[in-house]
Amino acid sequence: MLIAHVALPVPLYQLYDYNLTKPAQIGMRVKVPFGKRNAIGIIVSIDHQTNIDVKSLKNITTIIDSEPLFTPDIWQLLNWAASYYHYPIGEVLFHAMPVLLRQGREANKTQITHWQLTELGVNIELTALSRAPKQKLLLSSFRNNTVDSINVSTTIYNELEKKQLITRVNCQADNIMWQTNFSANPNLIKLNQEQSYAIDNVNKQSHNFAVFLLEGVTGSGKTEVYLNIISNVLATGKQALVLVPEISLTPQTIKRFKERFSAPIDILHSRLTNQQRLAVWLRSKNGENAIVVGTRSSLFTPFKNLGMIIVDEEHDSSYKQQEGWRYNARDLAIIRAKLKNIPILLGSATPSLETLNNVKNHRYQLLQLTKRAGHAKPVKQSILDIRGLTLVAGLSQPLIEQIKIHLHNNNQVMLFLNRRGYSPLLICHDCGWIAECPRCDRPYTFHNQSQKLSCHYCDTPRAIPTQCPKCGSTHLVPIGFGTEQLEKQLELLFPNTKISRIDRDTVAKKGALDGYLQSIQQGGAHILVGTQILAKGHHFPDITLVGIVDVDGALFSSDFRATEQFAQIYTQVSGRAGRETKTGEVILQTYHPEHPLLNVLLNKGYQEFAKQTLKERQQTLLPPFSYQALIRAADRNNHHAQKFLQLIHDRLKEYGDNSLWQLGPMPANQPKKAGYYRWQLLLQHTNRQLLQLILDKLVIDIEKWNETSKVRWSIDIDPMNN
DNA sequence: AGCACGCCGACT
DNA sequence: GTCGGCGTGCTC
Repeated sequence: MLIAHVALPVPLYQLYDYNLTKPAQIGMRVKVPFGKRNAIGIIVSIDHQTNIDVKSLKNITTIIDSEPLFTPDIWQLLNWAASYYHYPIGEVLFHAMPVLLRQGREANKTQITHWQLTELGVNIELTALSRAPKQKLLLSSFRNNTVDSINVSTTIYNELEKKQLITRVNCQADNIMWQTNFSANPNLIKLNQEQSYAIDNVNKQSHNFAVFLLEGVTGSGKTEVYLNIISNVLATGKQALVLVPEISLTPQTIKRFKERFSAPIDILHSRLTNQQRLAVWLRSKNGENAIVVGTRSSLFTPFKNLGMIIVDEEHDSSYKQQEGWRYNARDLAIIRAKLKNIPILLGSATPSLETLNNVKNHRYQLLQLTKRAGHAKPVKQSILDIRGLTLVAGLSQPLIEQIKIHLHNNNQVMLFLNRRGYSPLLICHDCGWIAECPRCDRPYTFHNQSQKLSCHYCDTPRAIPTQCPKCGSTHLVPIGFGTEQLEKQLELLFPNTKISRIDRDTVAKKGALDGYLQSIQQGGAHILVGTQILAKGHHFPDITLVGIVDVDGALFSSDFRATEQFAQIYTQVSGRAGRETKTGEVILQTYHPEHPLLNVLLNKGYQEFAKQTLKERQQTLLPPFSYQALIRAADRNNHHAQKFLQLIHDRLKEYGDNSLWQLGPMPANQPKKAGYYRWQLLLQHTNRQLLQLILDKLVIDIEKWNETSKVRWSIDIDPMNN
């Protein structure tokens, strides 16, 4: 009797065994009885063995697929990832599927409607639709190839069809493969020497695994290099996958790709319906599209003949999934390229320190673009020493004056307040002394409700000092304000100026970002307040002043990655301010104008900053010179989670590996969320393989404990933002 | 994760 | 008297 070992979408590490009565293969989906319900699972292995009493085995109800669902490279990738991330295989496999396939839909072609402009639709004046704004929007996006980036209901499509402006086209042209009449539009701009060198180098290795870092400053023509490399891949009949950060899937990006190639391009953006997602998944698996562009989860798209992966803005933290299965799409993309034996290109103006370290160790090949196209003027950058100055929601008077001047000239101002990974500090207003925990050398977090200082690392509380131990001043101030408070204050200071706040809270609303961007692009005096979302990928030609409000929050954050992120954001905004005809200005407010890293960044640039920061990381044995895993636990009554992590801590000690560092258990970054008390235990090891082995063993132990069922727990491998 | 079982508080 | 709150336990 054959026995199938089936992975189910449940947070359990084990597989479930079923009698296999009909022929099936590994990787096929099946319907099985599971407890009182029916579930869909995937066959992970087939043999004659089972650890269960054979009498209690149930039969598989239905075999859904006629062939394995995933391509071999994805199958290997997911199995590897489940083991690397110590996440249940069933959850991993189901995460990588389109929703409809998770629900058991057959992996057959679904007929999706495809629309095309009619002759009337091409020629009619847009003003004819001035009374129907949605229809007008849809028609105009058909004309400039941006239909993918807008979100209108099907009724709007139907209205346009009634007016005979668009028509349904039959998508049965599948047999005519795109390869037969592939062409790429020629370069509009002549490539410079660096671009040609980069393209030639990647092309030379187009048939084997190789990792390239394309390091290019803003405006140096990275996209042009991507397009040329993709063109070469498509010319050999292979497909290309392009990963982009969440924020950069803008109409302009999409347009640029679509206009370049006479080949089908699929964009996986958040507005797609489940039907559309499945359609793209199938098209790509059947080799019917040439390029897939998408965010993090697009990495799991299967391809018939993948020839190349590009990860744009590889340093971007949105590649790291921050809930559930916490994978890093950039890292997994490299594994996928390796499994598929194809090249992968990482692009960034400000590469992550991990990637730069891999370049240094000759694991990745560096390709640089140093020349900026056009004639952008260099920005004026200045450090504003705010020691002793009065601040209004973090703004000093000199900065407010500068804002006034720029607004007066009808220019736009961007104020940048990066709250990510930033916990409030208690700082001496007169000398800049920071209250730090003597045991951890980390800043204390200021707790407003309890009026206490607390060390985020070792959880020791401390009373608030009344005097600065360094200069004796009694003027100790908690530094802690967000974009929201800043926005309110600006409304008071500039009652007649338009102010837009752009952060995760405001952007979460549907289409809000598009609205802001449009309003900003219309020009005129305008203040933008926001978090790092502001810095990414947008072109704001009228912004002439960038104010960085809380440099110190980044320089002294308890998150060791905060300075790196700050440097990346700073480099990006200063590369964008002004441009073209207007000179840009960047002002950095700080209590520490002599801070060495800050000065290195401003005077010598990101590369030198990165070099020095890497050196520091090496000395302190922080990643990438060590490897981390964060174990999280949460409960409802604030007893079990800490106890559970303490149990893990003690067990790990028994393992007796002296190179394993443990920090915690300590309260999580947000100690209470949605009624759950959250705790964490940070593990660090200088040897990745050994850490993996320790975790393998630990997971087996944890699963046996009864304490385990009393908490919600998870492992975060290579954690970020803690 | 689901889903059931089971034991204690306020309601038709 | 029940409805339903969520703690606990199990799923091949």
